[in-house]
Amino acid sequence: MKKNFVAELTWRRMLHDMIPGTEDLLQGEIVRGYIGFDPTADSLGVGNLVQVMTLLHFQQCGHQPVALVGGATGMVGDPSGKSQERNLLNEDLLQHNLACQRKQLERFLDFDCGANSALIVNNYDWFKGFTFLDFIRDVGKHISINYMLAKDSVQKRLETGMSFTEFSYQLVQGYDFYYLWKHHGIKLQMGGSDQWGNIVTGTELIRRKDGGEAFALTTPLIKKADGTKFGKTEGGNVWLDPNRTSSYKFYQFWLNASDEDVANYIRIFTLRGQEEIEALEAEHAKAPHQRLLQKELARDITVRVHSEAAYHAAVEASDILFGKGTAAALMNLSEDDLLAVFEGVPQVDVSRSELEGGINIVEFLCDKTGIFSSRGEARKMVQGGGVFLNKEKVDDIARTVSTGDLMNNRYILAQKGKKNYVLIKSL
RNA sequence: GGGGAGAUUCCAGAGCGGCCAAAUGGGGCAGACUGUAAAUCUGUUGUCUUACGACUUCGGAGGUUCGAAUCCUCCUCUCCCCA
Repeated sequence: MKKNFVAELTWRRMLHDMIPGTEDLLQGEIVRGYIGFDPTADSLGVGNLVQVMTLLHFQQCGHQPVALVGGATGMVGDPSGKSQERNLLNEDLLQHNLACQRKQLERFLDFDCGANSALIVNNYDWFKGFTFLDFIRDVGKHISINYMLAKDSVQKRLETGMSFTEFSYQLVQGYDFYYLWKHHGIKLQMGGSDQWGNIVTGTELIRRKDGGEAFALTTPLIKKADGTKFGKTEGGNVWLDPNRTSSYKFYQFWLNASDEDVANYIRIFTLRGQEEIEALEAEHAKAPHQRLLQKELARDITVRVHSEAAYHAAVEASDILFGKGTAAALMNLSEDDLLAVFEGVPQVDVSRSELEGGINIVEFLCDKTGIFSSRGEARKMVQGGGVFLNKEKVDDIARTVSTGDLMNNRYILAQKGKKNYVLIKSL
């Protein structure tokens, strides 16, 4: 046996709870363990990354990770942590999402390393032929309503209401565990702490139905120090897919982690060792404004999830956008560099002829480029000093934008606040 | 099937005939301060207008009224309790 998985998770602050005996099991043999992924989107988000990392550590500790993609459970909808009934996905979309997620998982886990090669399973495979009647006879019979009702995920929804479909979810997921235990020798299910209830329904089913024993281990839900949800930005979810979240934004997401959060993140999302991380923290503490931890974290993850090249491009763009380099530095960029730097920045086209005539700044920001959704908002923002053009503050709402503002005779960099950029291209 | 409560601007939640584009809190956005952090403070948060102001909003459709988010009728939806 290589590293002690439980110990590894513990120092990484990734262990929330586990069924007694889990550690002994893991120390005694190569264990097959699984984590389920919900196919609600065609890409995993950074929130899912915690579970991906858990599987990765699991594998590195010599165990065999299994990723379950929820083709069946995705059709039902997990009520855990949700205050409202979920929308059902149609089947085509589900299939598409599953295929995309599978591809992403393949990037992280090793599917060809002998005894503990990773596996991917889809619960639709064993649910598609399972009739409702068989299900309630073979599965429902073993779990009491009282037991199901006691779950937090159900309790929280009793006031606002939930459908029978969602209520059944825990049984469906519980059966997954049973099936995998029975047919694939899987003894452990892992997941976020919000999954605890669903997971133990599984171990319970295994016990009651076959008198078997299975184990569970959960990771804490990541919360930011300010209490807000992890993995979201103003623009919505942060995805792993570069087409959904550009490398620049992805890099920025991690770079912007607060001091309080970054210590957790670097433990959870990188593979670096304990000593190395502690050394980095000591460095960071000496000069917090250098944000060494954030930079290391952002680099590590961006390189792993995207690529080395994407990382360099993101850093370069960040330096230009946030560095001391002002208007002058921007003007000196060649067209190629400019485009490379702004690859991850939203771009908008504006016709050259309109620029030649000169456009009022408010009209430009709102009607022409859509940076603001209303003129009033654009006007207020300009008056409030929150708008920059080519890194120079604009505070006159009577200002006109014209070809004279173009860099390289083609581009204008508009900026709303400190962090929101839009590159405008004249055509 | 019976009884009750309710649907308000991004959310929560006031308002119960004119003073309501609608209190308050949260969230969002921006400014100051900073380290592209946190905390704090300030501004802003329906649309159009430089502004005065105008216009469209309070589940939906009608109606009463000089005037309705507020009153009446019908409808839709949600929750709770009983069978």
